[in-house]
Amino acid sequence: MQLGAPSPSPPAAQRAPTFQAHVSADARELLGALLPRRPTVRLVQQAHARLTVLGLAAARVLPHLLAVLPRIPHTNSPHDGASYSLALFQRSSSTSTFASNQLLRVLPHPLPISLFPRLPRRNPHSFTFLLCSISNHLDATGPAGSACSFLGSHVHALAVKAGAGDDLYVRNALVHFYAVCGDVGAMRRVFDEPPRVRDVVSWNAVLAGYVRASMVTAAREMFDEIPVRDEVSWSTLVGGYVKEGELEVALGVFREMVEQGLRPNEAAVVTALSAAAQLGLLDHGRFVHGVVQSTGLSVSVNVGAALVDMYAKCGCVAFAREVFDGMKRKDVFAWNAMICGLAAHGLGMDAVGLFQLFVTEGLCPTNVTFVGVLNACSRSGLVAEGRRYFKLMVEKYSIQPEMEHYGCMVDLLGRAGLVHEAIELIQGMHITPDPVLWGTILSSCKTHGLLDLGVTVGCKLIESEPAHDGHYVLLANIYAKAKKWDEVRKVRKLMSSRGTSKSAGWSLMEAQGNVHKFLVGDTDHKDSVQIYEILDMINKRLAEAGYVPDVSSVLHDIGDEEKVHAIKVHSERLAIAYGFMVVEAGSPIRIVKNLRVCGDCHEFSKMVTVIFDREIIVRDGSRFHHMKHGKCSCLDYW
DNA sequence: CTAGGGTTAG
Repeated sequence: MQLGAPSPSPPAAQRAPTFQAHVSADARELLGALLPRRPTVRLVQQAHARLTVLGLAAARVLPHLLAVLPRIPHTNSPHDGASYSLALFQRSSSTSTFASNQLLRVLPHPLPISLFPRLPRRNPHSFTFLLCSISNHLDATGPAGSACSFLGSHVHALAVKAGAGDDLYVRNALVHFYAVCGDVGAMRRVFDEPPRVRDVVSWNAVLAGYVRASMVTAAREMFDEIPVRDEVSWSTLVGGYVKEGELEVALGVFREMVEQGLRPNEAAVVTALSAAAQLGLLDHGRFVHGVVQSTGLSVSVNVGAALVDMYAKCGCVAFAREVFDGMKRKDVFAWNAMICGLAAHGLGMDAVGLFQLFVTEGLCPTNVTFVGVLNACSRSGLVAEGRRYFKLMVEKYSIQPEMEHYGCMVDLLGRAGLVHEAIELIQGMHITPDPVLWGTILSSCKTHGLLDLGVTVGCKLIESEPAHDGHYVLLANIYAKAKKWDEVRKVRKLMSSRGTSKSAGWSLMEAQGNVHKFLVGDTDHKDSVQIYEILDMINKRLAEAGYVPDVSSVLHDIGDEEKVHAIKVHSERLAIAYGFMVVEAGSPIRIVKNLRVCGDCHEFSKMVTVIFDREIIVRDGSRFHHMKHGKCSCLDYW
């Protein structure tokens, strides 16, 4: 279509409905050609003026103008799409159902609700848009928008009264609405009510409702009943399993989807990548990446960010960087994933540098960005920078610090020996401090040998969380550092008398397409005998090189000999021994742990990297340890 | 001429 040249007017005799449809189509096409994908109000105004010059009737142009407006970024200013469309609508005094429906679609909550009663004409579309507006708001505000759930059921009643209750789209919007409310009963009633007007969207909406309600088993049952499933059905199920932490199952469903010849959509890929990232299993992540490449799915912003996150969390920070640098467009998710990834790998300077680049690109950081930056500072001992960024976050970006931000700062200050400043920070918090923060203080008391303070904090912590074994261990270590052996014994006794719970530690390894899980002293593995033989061999070689086990982190009331034994079969060492069996020399042994590395295992692993010239990469509960030539990327800070 | 379901970071 050539712009600027009005289409020739047909003779008057032909001005039947066909002509009106023709003009209408022209208005839409012209607008499409005149406007970019993300127009501004100003551009829409200019386009409007041109259409008027071309002689198109306002009543014909208006609906299409309104339809364009959702694409304008929402800014809350009087120049954003919603305000402009309302002004347009009021000025035109239009009564067309189409135009007012577009308005219901465009306007932000709660304007559609207040507009609705004044609409002279409604059709099923009107109810659909209104319900959609309510659901969106409810979804965005959570339980705080509970007034909306009342409104929604009111709209439900109105729709039924208006005879729109059997309309497929209205039904689906209602199913979605009740799903967002968390009212699975009402959701099912709408879904099951005769006449059963259903399509795959209805099924998917119910599926998503069960997922929201954390009823993934019910979701699975529904999934199995769907007559014809589409990509959304699959991706919703994958997402459901990820949400419930059933990550292996989620990846299994994704795999099944691919095996059935379906082309996974973006949502399926992103959630599957998230599952692989959370598991930390590189082979699984690579599989999903491979599916992206082989199906020709474009690496969009979302997929790119998810890939960056996956590679970083699976220990391949260099790959993550490669994907990141190759992304044409990067959103804040991508930047956050990269900054946090660098921080987790102990590359604090790179993370801070990347943050600076992020700011110079004119992007706005989020609370998560600052978690990454502060973490980076704390891991690299950048005290002045950490303080500066904490201040910047509050003062320039008006982001209220959350527990994680305080956690980073307390860690940063405590590690630098500024324990009293860290305590002042905790005492000045506007939210109730998590005991973890005091645990961090306790840990820095140990590092800096602060006996009195350590005892005060340690006793309080033990009092408030008597079942937490870490507190006893730290307190006993603090006494031990001051050579107060009587007190050490008392703490040990207290601990064993209470039988404190300790979550079982495990270590994972990927090999030949399988995942191998080890527990402490585990003999369940099919190659168990060989694993222990190798471990013996490793221990012998380490002992020859002068390695002496440090049992100070084992605090059970048992003899030293037993302690050495307990340490020798920590899950991590079993995994390393197995790594000797299955990982070819020259490739790193990759291990994923649920807990943090114990001090002695850390030393042990580092020595292994020297004596056997192997690389070991451990992802523990909070960071990565890249060990090579006897050095660790964590700089022994952990 | 309009509409409904799924999506990622600490």
